[in-house]
Amino acid sequence: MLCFWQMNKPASHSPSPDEKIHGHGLRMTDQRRAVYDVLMGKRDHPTAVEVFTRVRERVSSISLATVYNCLETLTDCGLAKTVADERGPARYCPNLEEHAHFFCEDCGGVSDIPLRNRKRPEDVWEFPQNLIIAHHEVAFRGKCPKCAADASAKAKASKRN
Amino acid sequence: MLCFWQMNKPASHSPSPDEKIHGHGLRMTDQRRAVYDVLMGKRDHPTAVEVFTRVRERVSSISLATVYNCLETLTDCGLAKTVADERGPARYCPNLEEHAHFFCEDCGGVSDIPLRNRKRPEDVWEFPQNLIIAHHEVAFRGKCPKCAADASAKAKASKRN
DNA sequence: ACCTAAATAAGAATTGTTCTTGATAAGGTT
DNA sequence: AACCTTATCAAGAACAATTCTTATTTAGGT
Repeated sequence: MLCFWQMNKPASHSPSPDEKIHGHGLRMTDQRRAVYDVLMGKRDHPTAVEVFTRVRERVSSISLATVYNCLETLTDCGLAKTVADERGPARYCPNLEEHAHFFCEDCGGVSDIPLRNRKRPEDVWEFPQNLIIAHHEVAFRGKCPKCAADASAKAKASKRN
Repeated sequence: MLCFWQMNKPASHSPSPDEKIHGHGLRMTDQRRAVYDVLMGKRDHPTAVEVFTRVRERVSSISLATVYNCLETLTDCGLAKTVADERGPARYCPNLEEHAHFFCEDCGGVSDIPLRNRKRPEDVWEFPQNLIIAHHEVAFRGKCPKCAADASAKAKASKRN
């Protein structure tokens, strides 16, 4: 049952995590909230195991399987995205804006790459007729600025010898 | 040692599979050739296990581990690409042109999506300075034309009842 | 034909993730 | 507040894809 103040809320209000989860007929639990807070707190791209070790500091009894379940629930409810890093462990990301990911092949770091002024896939790729596109993922690999600098410094140093 | 006719080949000639493999200091073996032929023969996007079953018809003694090794060698030598399908088994693709992949969520089919008139990532994505991009991968998910048609036919049928 | 290094087959081991089971907790109903 | 129903959880087993290990085979150069 909805309270009066909830029923009268404007439709435009952006739903809270609790509301998004309730909207899928699920409950917001301590574990789910802790996993969500961990994702939002340090916006790197942690693996399930990394989330597990961070969450355990708050909810010490949580199990890894529950972390996997919570992460799945959060992504199903549109509160996080999964980031596939080739065959390595999946990573999780609370950035809901459209963006690509950059994977540094040297340090393993992952960063978000924003989309340039609203380009659409159709502008770039040649699709056959009648294809229905539900999602898309873009991944770049190479050296992050720091590792690129390290590598070129190293190259110079070895040239001097 | 190179024969006379090989030494005199023009530098512009596009290297054969054998040459590409030799260029990496490796040997072309029966197994590697069979794996390569299987990839070229039916240009879908087979998993390692699918390649294995197809190759066994020619080289019946080959092992799955060898198929994995051959596929790795071929991709290292630029004769094939690996196609990551989320957390499912990796797939392999002999199309060396720049292209994206479309994964049908209904039938599991994979198809190549060609690039529209030479767009570059920088035109679409906003990169930080000094990033070195070595590769990139683009994946789309949704319904392929056939599954989209099936789904809409089904929807109409259920409406009639 | 021989020597050396590369490549292979077979299966064990590893990694990341999912499944199973019984216990626990949350929300709604009386 | 006690109860009931269902969702959620913890723990560890199971699983799937891939990689590693070891001994054997093979290829190419001398």
